[in-house]
Amino acid sequence: MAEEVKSLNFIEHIIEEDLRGGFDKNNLRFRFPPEPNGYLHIGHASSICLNFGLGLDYQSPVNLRFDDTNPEKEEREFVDAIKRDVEWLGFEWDKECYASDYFQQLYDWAVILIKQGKAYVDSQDAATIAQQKGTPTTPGSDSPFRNRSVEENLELFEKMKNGEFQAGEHVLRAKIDMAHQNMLMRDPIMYRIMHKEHHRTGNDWCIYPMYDWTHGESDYIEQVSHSFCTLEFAMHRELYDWFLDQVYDTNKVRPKQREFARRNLSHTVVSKRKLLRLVQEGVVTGWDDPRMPTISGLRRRGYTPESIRNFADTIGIAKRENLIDVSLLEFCAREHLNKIAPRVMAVLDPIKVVITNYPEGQIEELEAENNPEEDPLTYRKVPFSREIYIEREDFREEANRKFFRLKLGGEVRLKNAYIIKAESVVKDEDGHITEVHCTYDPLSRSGSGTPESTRKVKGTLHWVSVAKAVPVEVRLYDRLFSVAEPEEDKEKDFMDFINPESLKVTTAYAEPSLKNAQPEERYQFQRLGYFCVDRDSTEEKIVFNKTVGLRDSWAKIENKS
RNA sequence: UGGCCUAUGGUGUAAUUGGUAACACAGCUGAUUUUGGUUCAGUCGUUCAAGGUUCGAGUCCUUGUAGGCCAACCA
Repeated sequence: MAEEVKSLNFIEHIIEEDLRGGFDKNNLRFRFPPEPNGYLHIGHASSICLNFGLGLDYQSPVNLRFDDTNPEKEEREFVDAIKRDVEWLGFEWDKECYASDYFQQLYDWAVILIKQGKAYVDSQDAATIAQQKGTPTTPGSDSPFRNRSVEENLELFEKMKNGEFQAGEHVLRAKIDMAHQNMLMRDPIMYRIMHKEHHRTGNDWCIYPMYDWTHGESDYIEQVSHSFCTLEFAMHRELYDWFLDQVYDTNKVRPKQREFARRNLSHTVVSKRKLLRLVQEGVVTGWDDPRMPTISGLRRRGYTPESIRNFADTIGIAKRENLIDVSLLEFCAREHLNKIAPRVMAVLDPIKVVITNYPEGQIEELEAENNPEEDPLTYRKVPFSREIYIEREDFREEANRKFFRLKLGGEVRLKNAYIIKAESVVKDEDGHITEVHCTYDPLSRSGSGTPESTRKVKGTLHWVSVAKAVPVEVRLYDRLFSVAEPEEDKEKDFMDFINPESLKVTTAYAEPSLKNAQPEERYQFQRLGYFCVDRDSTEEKIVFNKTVGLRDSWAKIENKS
């Protein structure tokens, strides 16, 4: 049988081409380079899966490198959260690296550049430097300090390092070309003075290197062969290569930067800055709020690492702009959860059913399948009694033929239990139904083997025993934004599109087997959806987060009419 | 009034590098089902435009068009 040709994305094509061109496979090395200034989100998951996936495919090491060159925004908390998230996704990094580990090497190289006349200290303020940059269509102009002597530059740069200046007094710039058509090449800043404590180097430094100067050199130091980043860095590639040229030793691996389009997800935002606003303005409870598209939020919501990795593989990687529908993410969640989540019964919006011909006070332990997808099936006991709760929307006094659920005079199967028939309703003075009175067929018990037990009735309902039910808190989540592209409208702020109903909290009644459910355990509430135990759960009260609903073809039928 | 990048079903991604445009999601129809779930079967619909090269173009060439990115002492 012919081997199936695996289709490759453009990144893999580049690597294959390099390999064909003679690049040694043993020299392949990748990296995932987050800045520790926020939590990882679903967009990063794509990058993580790309880089670590490449590592797995080519049996190559992948470094986790923190791009920590800006002590103003970066924090230890984020480093820990990022490591936790990458691990949770199931990836193993080769080395844990920090750009800050290279500060001394970077400094030494900068001194060499100064000596070669390729870098100089500029003593103008930020506004002036910005003005001299020119515009995309007009060239910039030289700084009056551009031609300082090597000696003066060396002396000033050392004083900058020694903390003899205030922030903003001087910067170190690469001397390239102020008329370059690529604005990034117009004497980019390499170092700025910042009297800020760094989460790793403390107060050792008061000059910090800029991204462009740091990133490529870090790749080079680590001997990363392929450095993948998002499209907005495409213009930076020229600078990346220029800086590399200054230090490159031809016996070593020369890192190659290539760019891919970041993934956008509908009905949310995927930008650390915007996610930070949601956190800071209290729209959500934190970076790991289950409505957040962060990895920790998705985790708390009940997503599995497998489903996220499968999602990343499914959407692939390319260079064009994109907007991926959340329904695909939800599909990936259901696909995996369907296989692994134990089925249980819980009623979210209860209405009481009294089975009038069932003995008062009697409790029967009925057998229930844990998961029909399991290979050797396993079972648990569920208590049945005269009074049960069913879902309010599962009963109607009258309904048409399409309504398979309980209606007056109609029959329905109680999952794992008996067939019941609705006989009458009890209403309060406002006309609201408070109880449904039914009769049951004692011979129809599920699994009892009687002809009645296998009788076909159109509808099957989930239920819980009133006496044995466990009240639990259920947090029902909906999309955080009510429009597909909250960032698209240029007139309005994305915050204007927040869905006010993204969270509804309710008390539900669950079968008693859930009494000892532990945080992060995932269940399928039958006929409702997938739910995950939240870490807010206590001894007295279990809290469930709704991960995602089941596919609901009944809702579609109803919406049509 | 510049440079760089990108255009393939509603969405996302492929196409053995010039040889039958495919896969997944979404939608729709039906079958099965003690979850209106799952599963299964079927169905809808696509190469930005116009030229050109070629026996043959999503792929190569030309000219357009549309969208994104680029002027932080952020990354």
